[in-house]
Amino acid sequence: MTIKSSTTPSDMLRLDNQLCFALYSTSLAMTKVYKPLLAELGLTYPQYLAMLVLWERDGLMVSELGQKLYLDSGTLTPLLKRLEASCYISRIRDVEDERRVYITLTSSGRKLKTRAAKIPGCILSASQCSVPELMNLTGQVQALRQQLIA
Amino acid sequence: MTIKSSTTPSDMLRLDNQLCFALYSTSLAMTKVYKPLLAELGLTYPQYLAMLVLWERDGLMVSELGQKLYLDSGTLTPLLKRLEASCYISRIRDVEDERRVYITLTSSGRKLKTRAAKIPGCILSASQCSVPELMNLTGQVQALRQQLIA
DNA sequence: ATTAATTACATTGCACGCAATTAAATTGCG
DNA sequence: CGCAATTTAATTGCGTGCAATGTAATTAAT
Repeated sequence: MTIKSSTTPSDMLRLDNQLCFALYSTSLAMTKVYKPLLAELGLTYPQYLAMLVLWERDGLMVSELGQKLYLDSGTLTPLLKRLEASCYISRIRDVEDERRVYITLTSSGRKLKTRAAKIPGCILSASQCSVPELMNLTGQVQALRQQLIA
Repeated sequence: MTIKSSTTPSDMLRLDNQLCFALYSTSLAMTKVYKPLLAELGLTYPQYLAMLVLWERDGLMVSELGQKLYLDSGTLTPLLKRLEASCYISRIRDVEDERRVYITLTSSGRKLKTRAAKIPGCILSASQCSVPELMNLTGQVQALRQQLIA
């Protein structure tokens, strides 16, 4: 039983009380659960996120991908070069506007979606949560993200 | 209005539906909010987490710090060397057991806690959430972490 | 007591994230 | 039209994360 709910400055600095650390450590823990599943597909976790976007909608510019993932070109350019080296995507510079690079799935990249289909179920199972619980938590965390970005 | 709540394989792979991405992107967004605040203290975000632990309890071994932060020596050794170079901590090898390295705050490192005291309030403000809301969310995310680690 | 196993930290190599800078192309404005 | 401002990627440099390996010290087993 908590006797007092007021929060002292010292309590505020306690690691266990910090939402930031909960998010940080849980995100890293999540990545570790994904790692062996993604290793079968030859993907890292951020590469998988990029593939998720492309499986939804192909032919995006690097900047559009960055907007969806909240990542910049400094992160994406080398990541996408690795995905290209893995033959999952093509990076094609626009002839109309040479600044733009369009990212397109290769047939190998498209096929990968089928093999990835089982992953969400594995994660769901590892989380030991119900789908409504996870959807609810996802919504709360997304709302927080939007507040932090604003 | 959602007409159908059943989840198709394709929906499962949608980025916006994924808790993992919500956690990932929100954790990164959180780090960006911290960055300018921590820059004033000469700390990176993971360094700040290490300092949070040490402000609670000084004189920990590297491995104990790692258990609290869920990080390994490959991450912590260089991070702690940088904190040592910043004169916030000392790394002292145990004479009893030469494998052990104890991490101790310097007086400069202890003093930093005072300056860090205002940070949680800034983050709270940026989150635009009530304390009970944040505590509730923290608890849910921590519970998820424990499931994923298990 | 010698060997084997374990523990604790350090090192190496790779892949992010991201700030800062650069470079090239396009747009807008006078 | 000419030129500055803007847009879009790429590059560089630094600090994580983490797997894999190395190394030294300690403990356990026989």
